[in-house]
Amino acid sequence: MRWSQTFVPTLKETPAEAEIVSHQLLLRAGLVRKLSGGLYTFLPLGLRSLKKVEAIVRAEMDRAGGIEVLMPALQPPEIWHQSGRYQTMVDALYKLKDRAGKEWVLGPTHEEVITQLVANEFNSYRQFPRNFYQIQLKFRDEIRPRFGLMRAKEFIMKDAYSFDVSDEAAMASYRRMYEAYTRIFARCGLRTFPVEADTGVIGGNYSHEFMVPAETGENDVAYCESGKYAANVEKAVSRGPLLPTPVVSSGATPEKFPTPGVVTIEALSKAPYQIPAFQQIKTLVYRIDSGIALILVRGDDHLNEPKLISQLGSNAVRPATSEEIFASLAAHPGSLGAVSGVPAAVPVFADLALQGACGMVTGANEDGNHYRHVDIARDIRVTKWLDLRTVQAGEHCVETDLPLKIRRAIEVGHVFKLGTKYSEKLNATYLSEDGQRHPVVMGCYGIGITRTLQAVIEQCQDKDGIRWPLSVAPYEVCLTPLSVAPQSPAWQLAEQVYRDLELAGIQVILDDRDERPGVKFKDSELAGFPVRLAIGEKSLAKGEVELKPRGGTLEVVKVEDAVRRVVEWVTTERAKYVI
RNA sequence: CGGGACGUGGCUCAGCCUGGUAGAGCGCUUGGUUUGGGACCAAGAUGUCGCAGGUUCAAAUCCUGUCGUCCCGACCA
Repeated sequence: MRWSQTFVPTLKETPAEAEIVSHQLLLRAGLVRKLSGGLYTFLPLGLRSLKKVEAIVRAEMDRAGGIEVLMPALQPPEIWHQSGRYQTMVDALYKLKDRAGKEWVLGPTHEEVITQLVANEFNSYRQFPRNFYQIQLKFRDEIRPRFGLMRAKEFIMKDAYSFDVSDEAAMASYRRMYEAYTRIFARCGLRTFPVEADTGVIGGNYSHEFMVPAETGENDVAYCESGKYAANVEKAVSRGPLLPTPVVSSGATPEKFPTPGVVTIEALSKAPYQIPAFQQIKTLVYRIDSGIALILVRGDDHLNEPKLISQLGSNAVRPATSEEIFASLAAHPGSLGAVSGVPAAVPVFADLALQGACGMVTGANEDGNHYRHVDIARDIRVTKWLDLRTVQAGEHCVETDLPLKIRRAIEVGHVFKLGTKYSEKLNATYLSEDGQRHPVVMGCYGIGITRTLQAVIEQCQDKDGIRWPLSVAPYEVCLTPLSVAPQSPAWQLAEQVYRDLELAGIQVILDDRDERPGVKFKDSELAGFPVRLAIGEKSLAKGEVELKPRGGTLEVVKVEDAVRRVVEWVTTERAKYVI
């Protein structure tokens, strides 16, 4: 491709709208342009990289036994009602009406569609296992689209769904996808690590996320340096808080004391009260399926909402409003507690770290008052003990006892073992050998294609621009003649080299613009082509050209060796991404 | 949805506080000089200052509303 024949609108300055480096580079290197918040047009270079990521994903999915299909983006809401997710995913669903007034939804994901297909087309155990996948646009009504392609209203996703006749077979499918994912990201030149994950509204009981370590990520991951444990903090566990919960009772009974104006754990921990946070019980009020519930965690802990949701098996979980709280406890946030004044119908869920806690301080369910000398076993009616706390950095790993670290990461892939949640609801069943009907056991596997593309940029860049891994670079080689005058030796050689490289199957972009060398060099570095071959009059006079790998050292090459050397360089580099 | 910031030429931004005929750099056009790291000189074009109301003799500037963009938060009771 000739630079002048495509469209590469590079930007010298950083657009004000982009905060993180990968978003800035997407715009500066002329890969995408924004239509509106969370909606982007892919320009030629961006599209080429996108297609390369897709091709890698497709190749590995096919290799892992996937069958490619393409499902509708527009879907009837009925199947969403059937699966029950019309309720649980309402916030993320884009809905629209046709001229007859009938409602439709834009698919945020395709479990319902594929499960219905399997329900209709498959009947016998002989027809499994199957793994269907597609690369499709997804639509999600994001609360706040941000960071360019990272969290967008519309994005491209590879989603795959496995169907098996047994749990063991489903597990094998899951492992096959897990391995495929490892290969996919490696081939994209991305360093990722898998972590145990919460399953969220997708459902299921076993799940890993593939994470790209990055400060700009939207996930926190707890991990052990041994490599033996890593989990999303939404799911992570540890040996418990570093400061042990006091468990020796003084024998004293709960005593009310005035705390006017004190509504935070922090205020109680300061003068004149001086009650350390770990000796306090934090009382939270949630609205769950069955009504109001009290949640107790230690004062220095944070409730982990995903843990709460997954353990209650509750769909609609949210913090209670101030009014709801007052209606059921007759006190306002800041003075809440579970010692007294809790209606019998209100369940109390307490975090395991509070088991046996003694001498604790908690709200009295009376504004401006707290209790001290609270022994939880004696003084609080706990309905159920659950793991509800969020792991904190430094706590000990359950596998190795080493201190856990926490870092930010970008989620680029997610594999789930779904079980029979969808197959039961949408009637995807099969007849087994003994003539019995069983629900199909499912798994689902997603990769954010557009997000992966941006994650590559986030991970592969320097002060000059993008440093594409060869496997996903828009072009492998940037051919840079420093003169484009038709009769100049540099230009004539460039034309020749260009033809030869294309014939050799190298993806090359010829910078045929009549620009000064500085402009061409800067643009080629910004756009991040893996290697540049510069042809200038000065070195040409010595019979030489210059090979400059992006981020590497310059190599002087004899004119007659130029094509061979570039082919060799690219071939060597390509081999690094073959797995 | 709550909080904050910002909307001025294609891009980055100044001007707003203290109202008085809209600016700079980059980019663009033309001509010339340059030609190995985002050139230089000269001449030019490009704005209903996001939009709608209001205050005022006069609004980019003050007020109200609205739309858009970005950031933070949305468990810390």
